Amino acid sequence: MNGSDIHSLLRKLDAERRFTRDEMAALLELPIQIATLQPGDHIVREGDRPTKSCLIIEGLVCASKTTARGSRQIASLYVPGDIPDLQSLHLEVMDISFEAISPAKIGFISHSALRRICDSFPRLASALWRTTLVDAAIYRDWVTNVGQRDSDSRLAHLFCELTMRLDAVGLVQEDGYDLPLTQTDLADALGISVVHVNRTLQRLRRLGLISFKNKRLTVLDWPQLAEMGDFEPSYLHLSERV
Amino acid sequence: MNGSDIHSLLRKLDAERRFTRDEMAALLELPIQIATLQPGDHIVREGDRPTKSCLIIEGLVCASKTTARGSRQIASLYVPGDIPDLQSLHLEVMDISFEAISPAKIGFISHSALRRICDSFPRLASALWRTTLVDAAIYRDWVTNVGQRDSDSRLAHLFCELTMRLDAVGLVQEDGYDLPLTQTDLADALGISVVHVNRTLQRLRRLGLISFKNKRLTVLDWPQLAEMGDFEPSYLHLSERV
DNA sequence: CGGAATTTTGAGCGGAGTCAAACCCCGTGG
DNA sequence: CCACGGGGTTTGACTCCGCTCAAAATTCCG
Repeated sequence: MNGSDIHSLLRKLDAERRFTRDEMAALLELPIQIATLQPGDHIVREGDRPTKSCLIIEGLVCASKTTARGSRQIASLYVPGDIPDLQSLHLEVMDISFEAISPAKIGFISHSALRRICDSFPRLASALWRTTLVDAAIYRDWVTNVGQRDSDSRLAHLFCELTMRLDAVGLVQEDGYDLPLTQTDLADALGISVVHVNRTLQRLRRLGLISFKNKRLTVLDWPQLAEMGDFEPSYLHLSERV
Repeated sequence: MNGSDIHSLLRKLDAERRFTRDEMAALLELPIQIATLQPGDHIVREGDRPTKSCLIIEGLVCASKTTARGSRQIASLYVPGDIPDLQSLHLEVMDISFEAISPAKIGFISHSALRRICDSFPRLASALWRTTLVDAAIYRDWVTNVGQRDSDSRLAHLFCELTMRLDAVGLVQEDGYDLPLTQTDLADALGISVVHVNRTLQRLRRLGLISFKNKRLTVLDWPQLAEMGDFEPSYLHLSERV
């Protein structure tokens, strides 16, 4: 694994604790197998028994479930630096699918290699465990978002979350950032219909909170957007070190 | 920690891997501090920085979040044998509250003791990590439940989940089981109003799928209930050993 | 027995869904 | 270079699930 691919992962894992030289070396020596994906390509599907996990290097990935009626719910989105399916390290069969939302570049790391560094370096194991706990905190937050808020608030909340997470890995510029989500994707993430996503977007635009055009989002009024989305970012556990 | 308190925890952790004598001993020697709770009592609140986690010995506990508008979303329910707030072992500040739904008996275990056994026994660490991943799978499932299903299906799904989880720890009898949830609790778990929970319950009763009276639930027609709830239990990761 | 919590019922409203069509953008190929 | 096609976005009209606001009925419990 080369330094640039792993850069955002390191940033994330290392945020809390400072790793030793050996720990760093072990991470950098992880064998990693790069793949590129197109939108809709699956990384793993419900029912699979994967033998590797993947690190997102570029692009957006989602965790999705399909109901009997055929509708899709996106349970979470993953950004570069995330390891979305680390759970498969300890849970044999997948209960959810992971698929690329945008063109993506990912790196597969075998479970055996991950187990090896977890056994040798308990602090790395803890750091990886921690990332899965942050993922869980995000799922919980999504339950609240989908369960309690009206559509305006829901969409605002999601935009706030993505802005903070992408900002944390340096992917937000002054004038906005690329957010390669279709309105259908948003609908599946928010549990509302596409038609309603469209109308909700128009409302947020009319209020001057955001602009969202050509898959590029600009937050025009962060305080208002956070207010509307009832956004309280502690669940992202981004900088507990202070 | 005595054998009976820890019984259901052991069952859960040990389901996958068979522990060694030393590992067992380490678990049984964990210092544990018993507490009893009344409905509504908080174990920890959003913003807290706990120094211990808790094992549920008896009763029901929920993870809940309160929105700015004051509404409460329950993100998950926990049954005896669960360690709901194990996340605090690695995430310093709580992003969610845990509170007793029914009278409950819980056992606190200090983080330092947990860290000690995780460092000494990597397989115990993995087993604990695994339980947090199952919790995460349940959160994800709840996102889907709240996001995609209508109220009948949602309630049916929740009843199916609770039936399986309680059955897994031996708390389901032939003629039903105690499920100490008020309709308000159900409303907060499902993201629908109390009034609507009431009407939904009546519909499920009228269809002969369940009876629910005096906080006791009987599943009268499991196949139909599972069908209506679009229930596919793999996400509970209950018996992967087979 | 009395008060509080919980469950149930009724009436009316509105947010969000569905269905359908139009529009737009963009890449492809004739 | 333009016609074609397909995915994505937008609009309109109508419907309905689930919400709110009350109030009544019932159960729980000290």
